[in-house]
Amino acid sequence: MPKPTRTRRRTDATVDRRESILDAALECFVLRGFHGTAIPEIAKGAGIAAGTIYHYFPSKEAMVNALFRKWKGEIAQRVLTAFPAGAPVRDQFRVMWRTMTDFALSHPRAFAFLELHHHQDYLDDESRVMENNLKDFGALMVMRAQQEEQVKPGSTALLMELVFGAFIGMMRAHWDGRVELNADQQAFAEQACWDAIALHRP
Amino acid sequence: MPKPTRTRRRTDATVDRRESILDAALECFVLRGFHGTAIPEIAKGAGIAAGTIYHYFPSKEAMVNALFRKWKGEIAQRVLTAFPAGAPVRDQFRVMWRTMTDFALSHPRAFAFLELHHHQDYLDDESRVMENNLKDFGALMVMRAQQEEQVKPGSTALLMELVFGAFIGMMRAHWDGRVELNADQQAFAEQACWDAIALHRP
Amino acid sequence: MPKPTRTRRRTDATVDRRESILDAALECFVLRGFHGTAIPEIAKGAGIAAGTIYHYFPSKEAMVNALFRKWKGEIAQRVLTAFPAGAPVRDQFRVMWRTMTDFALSHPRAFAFLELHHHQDYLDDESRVMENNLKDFGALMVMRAQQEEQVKPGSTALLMELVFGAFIGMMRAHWDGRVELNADQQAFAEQACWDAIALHRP
Amino acid sequence: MPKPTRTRRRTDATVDRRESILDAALECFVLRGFHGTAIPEIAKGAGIAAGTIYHYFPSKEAMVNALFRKWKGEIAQRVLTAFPAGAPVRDQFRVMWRTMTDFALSHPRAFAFLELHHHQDYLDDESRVMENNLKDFGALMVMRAQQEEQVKPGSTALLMELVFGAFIGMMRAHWDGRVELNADQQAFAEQACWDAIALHRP
DNA sequence: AATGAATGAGGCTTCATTCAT
DNA sequence: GATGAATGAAGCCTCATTCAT
Repeated sequence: MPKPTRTRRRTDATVDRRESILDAALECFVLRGFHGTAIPEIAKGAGIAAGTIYHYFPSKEAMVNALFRKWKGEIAQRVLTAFPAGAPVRDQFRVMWRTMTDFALSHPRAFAFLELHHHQDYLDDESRVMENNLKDFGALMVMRAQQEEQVKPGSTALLMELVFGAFIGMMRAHWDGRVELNADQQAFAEQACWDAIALHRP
Repeated sequence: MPKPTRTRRRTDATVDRRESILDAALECFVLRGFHGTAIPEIAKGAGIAAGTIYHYFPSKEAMVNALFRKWKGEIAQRVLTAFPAGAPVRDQFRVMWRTMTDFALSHPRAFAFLELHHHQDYLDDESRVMENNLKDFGALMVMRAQQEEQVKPGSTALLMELVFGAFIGMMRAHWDGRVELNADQQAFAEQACWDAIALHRP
Repeated sequence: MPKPTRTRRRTDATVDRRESILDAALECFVLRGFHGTAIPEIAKGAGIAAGTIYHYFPSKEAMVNALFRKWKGEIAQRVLTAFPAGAPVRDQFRVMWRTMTDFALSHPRAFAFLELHHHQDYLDDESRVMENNLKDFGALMVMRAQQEEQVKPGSTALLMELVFGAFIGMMRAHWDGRVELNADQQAFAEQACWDAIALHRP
Repeated sequence: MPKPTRTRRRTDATVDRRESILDAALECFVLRGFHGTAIPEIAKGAGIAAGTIYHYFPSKEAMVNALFRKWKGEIAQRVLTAFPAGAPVRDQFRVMWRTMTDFALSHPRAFAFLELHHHQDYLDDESRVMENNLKDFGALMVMRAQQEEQVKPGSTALLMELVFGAFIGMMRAHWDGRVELNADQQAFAEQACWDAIALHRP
């Protein structure tokens, strides 16, 4: 039984088309960046006329922001949903790492778009807010781990950024074909990053 | 014996102007990216006419490649020069980390341009080769450290990319104002990254 | 015997909708001109979908011509209906002036559209013919007045155009807020225009 | 001996080209209006590439405003220069009328552009100010004539607008081929308009 | 060598019109 | 009839590049 989709103006066909535009845009933006991508390229990728894009987005900037928010929201939601609230910190870290890895491997272009490109130029305020949601969550986890004395005392933000950076570096190397990422490698990397922040006591 | 500089003599004035163009370009590219920057903007930044740029670079693409190589070469040379060949691995790591930090802090725009932007689109083959010089060097160091059993056994490339990624993440957070980077913080981050790859024995 | 209205019957609803389209178009054309007005704007003003307009008019040009003819016909009909055929010329002039003033004041947008805009671009032949109906009638009146030696001998057309132009100038100044138009002012202007053409004898 | 033209950046060639653009634009705007004219049409008329226009005007709107001010200023200057300050009012009126007629006949397109089109849409504030300069001057003349009891008492603005409107009506009829304008006709029309506002005493 | 006006292709966006629903 | 999504030509404007001075 199909659920009575949405308000009205967004029929299934409308949503599908909108998504296909976002997909095509993602493909282009990852390859050539926002400024390097022409609207007709995206339209061709989505199999529609250039003008049609403007039925779904008022401008190229609005489109890139919608794309950014779509995927930034998606990844944040996955991490938050998967997070094992009551589990030991070490497990929380592992789950979070795995969730992000799973996402990045199953949506490589989305991840590349989100994390490998500089967006300062065209993101609006709402998007900028989302930018930091995930990091804020990660910082919270690190901070609690510090309180439990399982993670080094010191700048929470710095530790979190190191781990996040390492994760992105790993993924970038993967896309570029410089490192494989089988299950062992993933676990190995995860452990290394934990070691980076873990409090090592005698 | 230094070879007699290229096909044609380059006067000091010529070199200076060329550099001022590259500086202006750097400024623009960091802010708006390659595709988002117009040649006249760069010319204005350099205090010259737009047409003059074409006396120094045959095209916008050639210019961005020259810029990329200039700074990628600069950072590589610094790291190589500073590298303490005979010192213990732990010291080598520290020196390398510090050298890169010093560079990134004293040339923030150059570092941002090199590491925070996606260049796939316009880099030529020669630039692409340079892209990996530093990482190759880092990988070599890690490999030797593995042989000395001071760094975890496993994928050398992966370990190196994690450290590099963490470094970039730290720097990005610094530019964005999310973390401070005083001497203590720098040392703290360096130690954390060493812990990530170090072989912890009982 | 009136012919049985065109090829197809027009229901009241059809006529109403057609009128509401013309009203909305009038509003837009006065503000931004024909070329400056988009069909969807008119549709929105009429509270219908853009495509619907094409059930009533085959094209934007056809619509603007219909609009022009509607109002040009309306004003002509009023003047002709009100015209006191047997009255003295001075009275005829006064009635005609008043009729036009009444129309212009009660349908300001229609008058502005008709007389304050340049239509050369898009009017078809049929509309162009109507353009001059009123002036021809005015010219006829002036000519008879000349025959009665109450109006200066000389170019009938020129006298008529002067009066018409003065009338339009007065109205334009009124729309623009530069002159008030109470009953006294209207009478004052009418007298001035009569003086312009009247034959003043010693 | 050529005078040392202008500041610098406006060389003779530059000025000429700018003028040729304005001339071409005038031609187009008179025929099809501002919104009905495409930049490439103007460029073709001026014999240059479309992009070149943007070296002389930052936008189409800026261009139409420059055009408006150029001609509005020209006509105002002519009228003011020709005005016989100490002469009898009747002569002042005649001179002003003739000056405007001469201008309108020798620059028909400029006059048509200025007075036969609706500009509300795209004129900026500075242009709007110029719009009324000439009328203000005319109103002043009328007011003094009223003080001398040679022109009817009553709304100065209204009288002036009637005359101005009559003048425009005459010119429009001339362009449209409905009235000739030889010297006799011009004098005839001028006298008629004077009669419109003159105070007729027994 | 330096300039900056000129070019014209190409970018983003609008819009009259069509057509499947 | 009514709708409004879709189209694609065309509009305004930008910009890498050239070239006469």
